Amino acid sequence: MAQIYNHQEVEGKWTKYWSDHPVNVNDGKKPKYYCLDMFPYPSGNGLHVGHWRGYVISDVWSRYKLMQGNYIIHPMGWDAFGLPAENYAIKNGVHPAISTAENVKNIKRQINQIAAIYDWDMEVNTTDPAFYKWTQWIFVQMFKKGLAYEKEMPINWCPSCKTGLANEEVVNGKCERCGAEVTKKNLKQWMLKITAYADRLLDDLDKLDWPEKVKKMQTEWIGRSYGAEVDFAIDGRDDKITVYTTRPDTLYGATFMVLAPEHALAASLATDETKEAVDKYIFDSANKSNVDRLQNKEKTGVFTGSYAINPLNGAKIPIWLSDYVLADYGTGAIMCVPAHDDRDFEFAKKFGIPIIQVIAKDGKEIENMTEAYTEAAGTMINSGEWNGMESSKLKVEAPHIIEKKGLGKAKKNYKLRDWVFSRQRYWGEPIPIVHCPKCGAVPVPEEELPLELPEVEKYEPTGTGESPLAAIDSWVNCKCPKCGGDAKRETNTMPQWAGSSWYFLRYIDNKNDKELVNREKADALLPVDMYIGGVEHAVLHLLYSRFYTKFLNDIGVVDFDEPFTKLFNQGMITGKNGIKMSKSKGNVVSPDDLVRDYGCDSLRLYELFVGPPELDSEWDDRGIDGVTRFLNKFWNLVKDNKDKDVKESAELVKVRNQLVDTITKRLDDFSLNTVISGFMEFNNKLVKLSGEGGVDKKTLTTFATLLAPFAPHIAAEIYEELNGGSVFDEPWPVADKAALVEDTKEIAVQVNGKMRATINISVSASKEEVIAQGKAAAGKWVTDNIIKEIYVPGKIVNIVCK
RNA sequence: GCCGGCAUGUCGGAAUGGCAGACGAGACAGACUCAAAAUCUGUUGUCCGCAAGGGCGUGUGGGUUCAAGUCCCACUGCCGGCACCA
Repeated sequence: MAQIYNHQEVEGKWTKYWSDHPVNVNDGKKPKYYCLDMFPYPSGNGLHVGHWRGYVISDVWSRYKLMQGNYIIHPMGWDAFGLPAENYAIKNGVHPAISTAENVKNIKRQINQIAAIYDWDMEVNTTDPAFYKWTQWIFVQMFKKGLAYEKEMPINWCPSCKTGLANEEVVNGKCERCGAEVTKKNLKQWMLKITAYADRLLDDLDKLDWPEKVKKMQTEWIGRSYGAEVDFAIDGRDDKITVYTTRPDTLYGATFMVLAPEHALAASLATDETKEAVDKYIFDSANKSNVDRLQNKEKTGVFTGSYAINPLNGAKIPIWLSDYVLADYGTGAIMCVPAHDDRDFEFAKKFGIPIIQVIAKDGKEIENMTEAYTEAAGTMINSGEWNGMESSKLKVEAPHIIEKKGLGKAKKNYKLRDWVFSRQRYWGEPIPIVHCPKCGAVPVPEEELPLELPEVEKYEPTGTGESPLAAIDSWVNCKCPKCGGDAKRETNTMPQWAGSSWYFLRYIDNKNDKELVNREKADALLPVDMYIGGVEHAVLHLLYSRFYTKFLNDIGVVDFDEPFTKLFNQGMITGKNGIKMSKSKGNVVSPDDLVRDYGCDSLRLYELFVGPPELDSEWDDRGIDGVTRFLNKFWNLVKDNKDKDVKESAELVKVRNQLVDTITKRLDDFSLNTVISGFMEFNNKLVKLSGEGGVDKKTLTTFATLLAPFAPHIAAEIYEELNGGSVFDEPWPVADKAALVEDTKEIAVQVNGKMRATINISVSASKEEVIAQGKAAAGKWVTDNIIKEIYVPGKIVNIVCK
């Protein structure tokens, strides 16, 4: 009679056993395999089934690699600085360190329910002074290398979070965290010179086994372009304006110039007649919000009254101001070739500026141009000595020609901006800098790190651009480490990304108080072989960590310059109708009840079975019954057969090897949902064989071994019952290729491409034999007038006839 | 606007160019039961047909091929990224 597998009993037994007998041990001989999860923010809401899925995927992969003979580095930690804990403190007066510790405790309990092979000895927490000592240390090293610098400029400011933001944290003009509309604010900020690494960050993407989508997003974010800076003299003045262009080949076609309203020369170019209009335009632009500028793309502009001189042909072209030119990219000024640029075309049409074509598409000028011809393909015309040249070739050569003539220089540009690194909030790493009236910015001496976050009475952000830390006089006032004179501490804190940019290096040596990481350990155990997490960090965390790793490589801390060799982005688990799970939507599914009712193994399987791991999936509790039934059936199959002493038949050998082959292939392809369906399929097959004479012990053992990474408790229990010992000491099964060779195959017979019959045929049968049998099987569908006979060995026969 | 991805039963989904719908959920019917749950068995794309059998069918329209869910072209819808970067 069918028994019911008692998950609480079995899982309880193995949880206890594994806490005393860990399955993953470093014997110093096995090759290492570092499988990393993106560490969580310890939110007060706890984990939902979506978080669970990522951790299940990484644990399945870790256990698979373990059974293939590796020592697995599979750590977990806490990205615990950040706004929610601070906002909670503001509201309830609870110190963030206290609420954070509580949240960590709860989430750790939930994570332990997954039964992953995390090594908690490696645990890190970004808010632990022993950890952020090194976050600060890295900042000091960057400061020493000139990569951390202070600058006053208009930055992105979130009026709701009351803090400055990095470019990467502004999404469609809104704050990445809270969704409030981002404004500009002039502030003195600490910046990290990530642009110094732009080329390496871009070029090294080729080395990475990452999803193309993420590589592409980073490529576009860095946004490298090649072109030239060209100097234009201002008519009647001793001054010049430099523009940046990626199309110097079209220089003869420039009919006007546009400056960003914020350009340094903008106001001075106005004449007596234009002054009023120019000043108004500059004033209005300054008051336009980000979102206005994004949404309203109708071109506006004003003529300054001044003219620039085209350095190639001496043509006088009018200088305009328009906010479609960005002040902080290139030189903030552009030459405009309306014939060959969409935006310039629109502007010229609107303001009646002449359009001169300099590239002949298909050999001739376009008549009645209705849109710009933007491709660099065709022959140069109206371009003096360049006439007749191929535009695509000239585009590449022109920067060097211009440079040789002394009219400008070849130039690369990037969309990537330096990283705004200070935050005007409490709950972050203090920036370890002292401002001395005599010595300027002086780093806190390394032996004094960590510079601990002081206690504060009020956590509220001031909103003035100062951090709450500025209110603590006893902390702010200090002595200059260099000259000993009176000085003041930097009161800004670091962004949440600071700790997460390097945490993966610390796991393997998390108690070292002398170095960030011991170099020998780093050489032996790093970098990360497989990194698993959501795609939302594509241009944030994943870009910042690459930058940090390259810097740490440059200063000799580690010997590699890319942190994550392979990246896997799991899809999101959503609620009904693809709606993101959130507390406010009330559609959050907690794993806690499911673990209690169905067991850890069932939930693990269902998390994978719900859909392809890389795609988003809608959660539906009902489906979990299917995987639970499967585990029950397998459990009963074993109970029914273990004492029968069944001899392995040819059939069983075949099925067993097919099972190993199928599961391993699908696992290697990361097709985890079809691995589970494969288990079910083979289980059904074995249940049938069980009724026909039984299933041998070796086949059952192999099944349990393959199942172990997915459903570790039940697999361990069954393995122990069949053999004694631990399933995780078992090497990963390998299919016997010889056993997979079949002597007969089922072949589909088509007539004119339509399925008409199937035949069973010996694999050694000749083409003629197969076709003859196929014809016979297809019977009436085959006419006398046969045009073609196709046979794909082992697959299909197709008879084409009239 | 530009660049990607996706589109298959009632639902989640499966198919190196070679038997579409594996596996599972749900539903329906039956067995067991006083009854229910659980479990087990069967049916379950659609149309015609009593049946045997056959027609149609992977968002839409074309194409390549002996053969297309899969490749190519055009389009529609949904999702994601970028958004005046010259």
